[in-house]
Amino acid sequence: MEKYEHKKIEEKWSRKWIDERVFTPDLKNSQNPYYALFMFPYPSAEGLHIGNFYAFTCVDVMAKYKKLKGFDVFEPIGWDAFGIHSENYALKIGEAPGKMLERTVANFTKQIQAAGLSCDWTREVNTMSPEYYKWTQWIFTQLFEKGLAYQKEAYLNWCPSCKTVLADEQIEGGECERCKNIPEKRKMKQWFFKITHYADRLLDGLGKMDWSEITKSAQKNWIGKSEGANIKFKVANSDLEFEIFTTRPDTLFGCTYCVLSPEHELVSKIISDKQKDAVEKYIQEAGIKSEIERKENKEKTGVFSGAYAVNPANQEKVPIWIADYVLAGYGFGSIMAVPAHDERDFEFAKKFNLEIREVIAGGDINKEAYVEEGNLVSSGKFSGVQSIKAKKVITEFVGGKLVANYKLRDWCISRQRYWGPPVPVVYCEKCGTVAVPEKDLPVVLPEMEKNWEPSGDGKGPLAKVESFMKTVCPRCGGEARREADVMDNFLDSAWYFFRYLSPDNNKEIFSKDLGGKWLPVDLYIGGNEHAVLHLMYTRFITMALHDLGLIDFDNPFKRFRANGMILKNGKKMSKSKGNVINPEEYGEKVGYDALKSYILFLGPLSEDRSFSDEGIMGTKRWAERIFNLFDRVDGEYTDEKKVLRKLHRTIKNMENDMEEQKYNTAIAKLMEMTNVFYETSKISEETFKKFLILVAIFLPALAEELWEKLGHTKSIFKEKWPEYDPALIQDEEINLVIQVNGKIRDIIRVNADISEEEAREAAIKSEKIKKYTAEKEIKKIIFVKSKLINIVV
RNA sequence: GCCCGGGUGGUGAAAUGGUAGACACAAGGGACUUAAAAUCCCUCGGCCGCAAGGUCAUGCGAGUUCGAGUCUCGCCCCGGGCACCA
Repeated sequence: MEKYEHKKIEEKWSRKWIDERVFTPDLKNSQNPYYALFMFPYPSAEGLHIGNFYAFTCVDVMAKYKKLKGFDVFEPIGWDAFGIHSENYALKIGEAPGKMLERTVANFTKQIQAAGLSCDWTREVNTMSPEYYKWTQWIFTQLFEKGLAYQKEAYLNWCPSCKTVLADEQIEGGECERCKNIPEKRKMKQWFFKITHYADRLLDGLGKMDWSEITKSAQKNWIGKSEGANIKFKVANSDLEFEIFTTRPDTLFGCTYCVLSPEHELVSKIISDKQKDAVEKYIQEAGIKSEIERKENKEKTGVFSGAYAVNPANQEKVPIWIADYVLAGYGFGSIMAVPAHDERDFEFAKKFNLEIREVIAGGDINKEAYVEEGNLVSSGKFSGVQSIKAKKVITEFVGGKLVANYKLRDWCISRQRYWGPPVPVVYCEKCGTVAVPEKDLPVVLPEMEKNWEPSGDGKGPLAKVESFMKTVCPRCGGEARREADVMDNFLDSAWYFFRYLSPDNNKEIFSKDLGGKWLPVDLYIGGNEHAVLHLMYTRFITMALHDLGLIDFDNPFKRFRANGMILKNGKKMSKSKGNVINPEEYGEKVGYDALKSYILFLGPLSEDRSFSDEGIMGTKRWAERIFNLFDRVDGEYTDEKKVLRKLHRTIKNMENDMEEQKYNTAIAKLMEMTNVFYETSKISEETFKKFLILVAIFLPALAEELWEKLGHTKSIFKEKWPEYDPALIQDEEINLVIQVNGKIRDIIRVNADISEEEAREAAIKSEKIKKYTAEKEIKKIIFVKSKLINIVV
């Protein structure tokens, strides 16, 4: 008997598939396109991570299944090579990022090619190549022309370690997403993308999307829509006014004070001379407090401004306070405070001894705020009205406006770093800020051997390259300066799947005819840590491209699934614990076929899974068992009926499981089939061939090898998925469950097509059943065809 | 606090409202072997029982149903998202 040499087999076939372009579709002439996409990796120096490897595999098995099912499958590969992650590592090892990435991309290529995925290696993209980032910059210029890219001054997250501003989405749990340091708030003028313009579409779209619930829920929470009203308050004894947002306009009569955030522009204009010192001191202290301090110490602080506002509902004068529990960035940075019906206002009012006035009946407002809705009291002519109705009529009464507010902020895209696409604008004294026209793109990132590290002075390293900075205005031809910042790495990755279709097209961002055929992407799988980063940015960019008239859809991925995490023996992997799973190591030890099958077999796609070195031997043994079956294959043999039945059932069940991406049970069914083969001494060649096609999804190299040993010269992936014969699936005899009052009392073998009459007769005849029915009245009999019969007594 | 997931043997897990625990790991036993590894075969939720069988069992408590892991309601616990967001 020949030995199963996984390494030899896998090396042979992974090479052959690439060389013979088995998985390179003809994009133009495809009849039946299926676009299978995994999140392209950032080629880290550490090499391929098992988490990436797992997500790739989840996409890859579907790609292989669809290919066998007759689809033209496109499973592209590329490199997310620009960005802080690569740059930080280059800094650490003191090497220029471009040089370093040449090496790491080569290493990733080697690793992924060894894994036997069905990638098309002829259409690689790399975000750091000028041919690619020309179009990243082009997107910027298009958004700029549409008013969706703009500059503004704002308080931003400044990472003191990465020495750049970051988007809100890149702050995770108060830490920099990359380096885990705590960012500071800095007031800076930066470039933004107006993602808030799409807030409603991003939210409403979720309802129709076939994406993992967990991802949709994260996006929904992040967008954070709340419905309420904008209401204007006048400042007493002046012609100043300010606007507030509230979700509870029905409680307007209970407003006993107002609060402005320390950053509010009105603060300096309204403070009284008497309060001036106190207010200025407070603002200074609030400014020093870090985000973390604010979070940890939620004790309310504030100071009276000395000014009063006029409640537009009853014309009462209420004091205006300055307090940092009101955030500058949400709504107008100013609120009406209703301590009787808001927990935060209640706490503040208690501390500073402000009036608490009940305007919704219910609860004991001496103890705590009553935040439910209800019937209005002490609200003038609106007393007695229900909250829900009062919201509308009170808003109208004071000339306010019913509106929705969002937590989502605009996406800050400039980075004071080196390793990214330069923001393609020039500043001209005469013409102002001008986007670089398409014919002048890309704005090439100059090679910097030295001084490319971030300086921390708020300007990108490119500011030091005079030959880059000095340019001419594309509009008037006069002297002009370039922008020194580069763009966020998440912009590079927000559109890469468009580029895969035509990576060499230098006339268009992507070839429209191919886009019409292949987009949107059919299946996308990746980690949910990107729910409000990559995945939301991508939706936004897709919507923007839609509005530019480039595409006719605005959801980039028809189906998205968030894959679970891989744990080692139930624990999170980390380098410090030394329990990192290296795919290459297991490829060597048990083979990639066994490794891939194992991580899929561990459980449902979306759930976390615990990897163990003992467990993986299960799929290794399975592969070996299949390999060893080869000696039982006989061209002359006719299979037993039970083997044929199992085969056809397996085909059918596999189809169901694969469509629903239940990879774990699909593999289990192939294992069952394997076990049935071991109950027979011979297998017909016909049956074994069909079996190999099923197996090829999960154990591709093994299947190819045995396919070749059967005498085939073409790849098994050129074959068609076998069809099952419904007639062969039917059992002749079945187990009929007999219940009495819903409890199983007997199981008998009967003809599969037994009628209700016959079943009833057989059930009553059963000795075991007689025990339970004797001397009892049969009230009812329930019969479920070819399953059970239940006697109710 | 609000919004998503989830809770089933020693372990990872299966189960269109119809035989709970498929498949696999671990464990135990057997065959082969001088021996071991590998391989092949068998057993494997708890309790009572020699067995046949009985009985309990899918986080807890109710309910709907002839029948509930699955549906409904209320609670508990775990994971994730948001959170001084007005």
